[in-house]
Order: sequence, then structure tokens, then C-alpha cells
Amino acid sequence: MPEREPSITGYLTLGLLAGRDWSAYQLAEQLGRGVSELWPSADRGRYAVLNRLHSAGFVETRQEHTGKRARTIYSITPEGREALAAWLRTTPRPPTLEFEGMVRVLLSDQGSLDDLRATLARTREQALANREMFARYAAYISETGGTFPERKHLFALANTFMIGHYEHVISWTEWAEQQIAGWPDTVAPARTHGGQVHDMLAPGREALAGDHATDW
Amino acid sequence: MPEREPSITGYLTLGLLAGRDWSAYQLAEQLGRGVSELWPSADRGRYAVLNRLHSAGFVETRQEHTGKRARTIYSITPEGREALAAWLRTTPRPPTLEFEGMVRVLLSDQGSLDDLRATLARTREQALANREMFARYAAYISETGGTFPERKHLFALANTFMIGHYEHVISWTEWAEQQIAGWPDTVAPARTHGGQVHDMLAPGREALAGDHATDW
DNA sequence: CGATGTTTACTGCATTCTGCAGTATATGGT
DNA sequence: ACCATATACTGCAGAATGCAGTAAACATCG
Repeated sequence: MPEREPSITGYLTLGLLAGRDWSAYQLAEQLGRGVSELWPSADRGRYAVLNRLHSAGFVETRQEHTGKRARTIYSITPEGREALAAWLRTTPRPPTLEFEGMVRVLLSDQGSLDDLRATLARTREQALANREMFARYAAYISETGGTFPERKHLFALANTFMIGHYEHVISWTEWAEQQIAGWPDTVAPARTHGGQVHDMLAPGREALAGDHATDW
Repeated sequence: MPEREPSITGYLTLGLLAGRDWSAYQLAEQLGRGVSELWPSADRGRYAVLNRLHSAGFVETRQEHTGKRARTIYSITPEGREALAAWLRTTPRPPTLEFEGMVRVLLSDQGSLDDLRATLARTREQALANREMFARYAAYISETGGTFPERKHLFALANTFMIGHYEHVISWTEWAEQQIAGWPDTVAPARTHGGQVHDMLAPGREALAGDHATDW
């Protein structure tokens, strides 16, 4: 066995198993909830990760049954705990964003102003829904302690980030909608708009001087 | 040929080709610059995308030479332009985040307080560097018009988002560092901290009542 | 003028991940 | 008794990643 390093999904799995045993199905379901806004993964992949954790010796399995239907229960091994702790001592990769809507903004000179408006509106709606979801989590945790009370202090940190993140997306879409309000189309504004640095920096910040290889 | 839909990287490629012809190498390089903070892709994949665009009839190729060394120049076809415009009329997927650092925060009860502090510090540094990069782009574009002056109004929209995004990451890390300052370790605070809803919501916002299946 | 390092210009390969479909049992409601 | 939904996964094709590798052109320095 070549004993490769687990993926982030693998470490998330180990993190859940650190608290209690879970079935494969439960793990796959749990990793599709809120945490998928922080570390997305396909349902299919979550099962594959379990097999790799198993052959690396980081988890053990046992079978349970409900009538004829089997399910596999996973538990973490001491090696699994050590692998998780060792990973936490290493350096994280920077966060990455996959923002299809913003790609559409950049390419919107190849489409209509209505396309651009629709992209902004849709992005805003999606962010509103997500902000609401995390606000509900926050309220639920503060009222009841939540489903994982032993980690509520950590969920609080993450919840705050997520709410602020969607808040930022929402306020950006609103600002962008105002910006494009006076545009005749998606092409012409390059001649009159888009160069004002004061529009482009957060309040109170000034443009930085210095090197820049190129833009975008 | 089954004529599948291009990926987002494919549409980005078509978007660049809409302005002028590019070589494969130039395209691969360009897609690794700023736009990769919005739509990440591996160098290797950008070449594969070109082959798929070609077999779909969305781009055409010709060969140029520098001495013995060949390079392939790509241009967009009318079908490619139409595919891009048609895509812009469809609905975008919501933005997704891949935030390894926040996964570590969630699992930090399996590690030390120093691990958590290091994660926050590293995340802050990375975000500072990226904010600076986009601030430089913004300054460069406002001074010179930038490398793509015909799209500067669109880059301005995206630049503003990116600066605000990293700004949010930075201020969250600073807030989180304050939050954990008084913690004895990564486990105990669940008993005393982490439940205060007022810490967890942006200023002026109240917790929303309503249904919540579960947290995280 | 030759050696060395960097940029240009890609391709191959193993592994992983995604997305979709499919299978089969159990449970709850009308 | 029937049907929808939940449980509990597996198979497969295609796409993406990460790393390594090849080779020519160009710049720089002694």
C-alpha cells in the first residue's frame, strides 16, 4: 500500500469520527450539509474517501444490519487520530473561490446588459439564502447548543465568517447593480466608467503604489 | 462527437479569444493570472480544454513557428461566439469556497491552540498578499487603462469584489485571533464561549427565527 | 564563444473527483 | 395494499489535478 495522504475530505471525515462512530451513509450525508459551503465534495467521492482511509489504516469498519440491509460503521484508529493531529500542525493552502457569476461579469461584454443584470440578481438571491441559513445555524446553536455542543465555540468562529462572506457578496451585488444602472450596454462604459480608483477601493483605503506585472 | 458543453474554463478561453487570437501557451499563462482567483484551473487542464473546444468547432487553429519550434494559434469561430453568448443567457451556479483553513478551525479541537493560531496567522498573511495584488491591479488600471482597456469597466467590478473579499478574510482573522486570545485550549471554550449570538452576527443584524434542519 | 539559466511550448500518466444513473431494502402515510 | 421517501450504497464515463518530462529559443555572464 503506497500510504498516500488523505484529502481534506478525508481529514473532515476523520474529524467527525474523532467524536463518535458514524455509518458511511451518515458521513456522506453530514459532509453534504453546512460544511460543504467551506469544503465542497460530491456525494460519490465521500464514499471513495472512506475506502482510502480504510486501506491506510486510519479507520476501522464493522457491519450492522437492519433486517437484510447492511450498513458499514466506521471508527477512527489511533493512527487516524495521529494523522489528523499531524495534519493540523502543517500549513494550510490559501482559500480559493469558484465564482462563476463573476466570470460572467468579466465576459459580459460578449452578452447583453440583461444577462449581466440577471447574473447579479441571481447571485444576490443565492447569497441571501445562504446568509439566512448560517444565521439560522447561529441562532440554533446559541439557543440549544447545537448538534455538536463540544464544538460550538469553533462553529461560532466559522458561522461568523460565513455570514460575513455572504453579507459581502450581497452588498457587492447591490453596489454593482447601482454601477451598471447608467450603462447603455455592456461594451461602451469602458470609455467613460471603470477607471475611478475611488469607486474601486473600500472606504478609507488608498491605492497602493508598487510593482505589478500585469492586470488579471 | 457528442458535442458536450464547455467548462467554465472553456468559456473563459472563448472570452479571451473573443478579443484577439492567442497561442495555447499564452492562454494557459493568462488563465493562471488574476482570473484564477475567481476560477481556479490547473495549467494542464487549460490545454485539454483547448482540444475539446476545437473538436466542438468553437475554435480554429493555425501553426506558427519560431525557428524549429512550433506554436498553435487559436481563434474563435462564429459558433464559438454564439456558444459563449448563449451561455451568458443561462443561470450561474452559486459561488463556492474551498477554505482549508476554516476546516482546520472546525477540527482544531483535535490539535493544539498553537496550530489554530498558526492557521489564523497564515490565512491572514495570504489574504493580505492577495488584497495587495488586487489593489495594485486597481491602481494600474486606473492609471493606465490596463492591458485590456475595452474591459476595464468589468475588471473594476471584479476588482472591487476581490478587494472586499480579502478585506473580509483579513478582518475575520483579526476578530478570530481576539476571540481565541483568552482560551486555555481548543476544547474547553465550548463550556463558556461560543454561544453568544451577538458575537456571531454582523453589526446591526439580528438572529432570524425559523426552521433549521440541523447545524453544519 | 561557450556554458548556464530562464522562458516558451507543450505532452504523458497516474490518481482523484464529479455527475449521473442504478440497485435494493426499509419505513411511514393514505 | 400501494406509493413516496429515506437508507445504503456501487458502477462508470469523462474531467481535472499534480507532477514529471521534453525540447527548442533566448538572455546573460565570464
